[in-house]
Amino acid sequence: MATDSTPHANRKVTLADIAAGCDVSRATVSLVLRGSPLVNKLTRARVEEELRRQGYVYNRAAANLRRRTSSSIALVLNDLANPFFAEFATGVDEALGGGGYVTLLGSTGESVTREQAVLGSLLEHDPAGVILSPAEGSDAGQVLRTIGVRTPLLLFNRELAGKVSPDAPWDRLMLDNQRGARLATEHLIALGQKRIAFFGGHAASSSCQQRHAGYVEAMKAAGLRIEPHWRIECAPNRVDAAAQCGALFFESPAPTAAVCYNDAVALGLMLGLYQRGIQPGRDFAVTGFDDIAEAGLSAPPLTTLASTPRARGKQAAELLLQRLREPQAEPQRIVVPVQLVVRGSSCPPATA
Amino acid sequence: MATDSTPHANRKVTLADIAAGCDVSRATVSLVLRGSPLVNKLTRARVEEELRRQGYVYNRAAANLRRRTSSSIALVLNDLANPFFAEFATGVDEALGGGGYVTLLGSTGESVTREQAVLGSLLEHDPAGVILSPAEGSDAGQVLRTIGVRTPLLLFNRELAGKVSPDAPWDRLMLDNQRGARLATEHLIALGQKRIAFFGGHAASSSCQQRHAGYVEAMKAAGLRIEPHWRIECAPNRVDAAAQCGALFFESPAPTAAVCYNDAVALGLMLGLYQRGIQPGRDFAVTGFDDIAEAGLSAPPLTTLASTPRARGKQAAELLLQRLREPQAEPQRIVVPVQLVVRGSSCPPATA
DNA sequence: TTCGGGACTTGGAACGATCTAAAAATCCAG
DNA sequence: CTGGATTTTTAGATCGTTCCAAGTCCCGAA
Repeated sequence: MATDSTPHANRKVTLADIAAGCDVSRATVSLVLRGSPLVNKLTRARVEEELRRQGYVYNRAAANLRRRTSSSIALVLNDLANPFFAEFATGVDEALGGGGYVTLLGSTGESVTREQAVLGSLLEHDPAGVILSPAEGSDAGQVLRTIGVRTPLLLFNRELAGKVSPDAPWDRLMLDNQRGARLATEHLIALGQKRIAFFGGHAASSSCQQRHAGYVEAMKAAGLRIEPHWRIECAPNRVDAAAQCGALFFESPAPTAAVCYNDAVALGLMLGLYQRGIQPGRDFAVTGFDDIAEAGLSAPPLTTLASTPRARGKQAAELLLQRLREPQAEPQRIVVPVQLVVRGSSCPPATA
Repeated sequence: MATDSTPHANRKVTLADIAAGCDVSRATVSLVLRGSPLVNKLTRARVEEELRRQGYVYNRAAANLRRRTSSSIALVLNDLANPFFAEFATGVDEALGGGGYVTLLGSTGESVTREQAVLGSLLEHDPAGVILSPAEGSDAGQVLRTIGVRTPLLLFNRELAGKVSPDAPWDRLMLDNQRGARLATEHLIALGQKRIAFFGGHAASSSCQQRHAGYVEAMKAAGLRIEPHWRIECAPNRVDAAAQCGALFFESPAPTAAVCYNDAVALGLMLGLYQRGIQPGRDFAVTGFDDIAEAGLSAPPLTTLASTPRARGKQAAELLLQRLREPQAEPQRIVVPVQLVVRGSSCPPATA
């Protein structure tokens, strides 16, 4: 007893060790592990005791290999450091964990090259599916080629560039960007704003295009002019937004309000405005997009569009799990509505 | 040619398929894949062509099984939605990716129960190591029992509760909480503050204890009194902090400044102060801890302690990879200094 | 005493890679 | 040519699990 009760310190405990330890076959131990009703109560008890005694831990990789299954999902995000995506990831992980899956994380830092590398590396671990929020400029053909057709893909937040024939063979979960930006713009117009800029984001990104389209839609519907220099591009982060702030005022007529690409940009813009002695929420109206946690805590608090990223994460995970259950179902494209949250950063024009 | 150029649509391409496809053995294909110099140039070319043609993707799980290695690291965080940890995770993932590892993500939402479940589930995937920022109240014995002694553990940010004999057999990467809080307190004292509270966090958490100790240290060194009701506990998030704000003013003498457990708490407290008509940075001084991105953007911008979470993530990953290289080295305990960042939220007492 | 059949158990072949030791092919000097 | 050295390739076992088909045991019916 003393001999085998001290398993060799440098090897993991396996089924065979347990089997040897209580004198049954590996097959029986396997049945016990999986709670099969086939095995006798006494045997089960004996095996379970031995499992505990030796401190066995299941090797899911081996099981997955044999069963040709997978118990992981790859989650690839363009910017994990952005609180919006951090919340999203939390939601995904919670839901996946509930479904018995494990999250393989990859963040691409908005680089298409890294995205390819990360996808490639994660795919070698044979995930059951992929949730991807693509980097800006990420190409449909390329992504499809590295993911292959066998692994289901759920696209979040952005479309991929480039057409795929005949129809994108993946599911999509998108925010209603256009409607959201339209709501924000209409809200500013209702406050009496007339000279409204669209600030931030890159024109190449699909979500930016959609948000810009919503802005244009609202402006046109209200019969308002749009000056070309009211469209300022910048990277979707605070730093670049603050740096680009000045560009709004190079030419006249200068805008008195801005619909921003997202909250990060809006917060950066407000910072830039302060540095110019312009007080957002009084001298200049600003709206954001996403309603990240700090949106309610900035000064002034930010008027923005709420998209409840954690719930989106949960939803994304559930959509993918559903797809795994029914691989043959029609690809879905879900557009979730966003909600306007009015706070202090939107105001009537100062000179009105 | 036409027959085998269309691999069966429903099975993954394996080494054997490639071997069959170009009439060599599996062993040879394996050598090619791993860039062995043993294989003839022509054969290599032939195999590589076939790999491309069939769209082979490497199955790292199978390889890991055979080689008894692992190419993943588990990253378990108590609160991924907190931007501090999101940044940290980004740093970890970047560094791990560089080392050829993949990140298995798990977030515990500050629940010890979930932490156990998550750790258990991730360990079944046989990670080479674990990076853990434990949930509040997480117990050393329990964690050690589920992780086992074979898998190296790197502890970040918090110590585990309960003693382990003779010495904790894991590496630790900690912030210099005590010194940080002391610096913040000394800064307030230098501004002329005398009635300084310590606000937020749970007394059970090690980081909170350390920060509180730093505060006490500075107060004592300056010969200042500490009233018991100047120690307010709350959950380390904005919402609870805002709700607990009132507790500071139930008894006199009321404090005129507060050293907060972290930035989230400080931002919440500032929100609560506003709601009471008290303007932080003018009527009441506030400091935070972490220097999360929005600390510089709040109104007033937050005086806090910078810990550069992304760099910490990188460092954590590198420490763990180092440990994998030298499993027998002495356990390390690294305490990284934090830097005081003075911004607008700290001010002299209003009545001075 | 034999037989059918439930209730359990089990040996051995998978899964997709790697490793080892040895075979096969090639080369080259004598 | 031949024999040994060198280069290249390979069969088969192996990693830790699951699956399959077949085995054992025991009990009551024929």
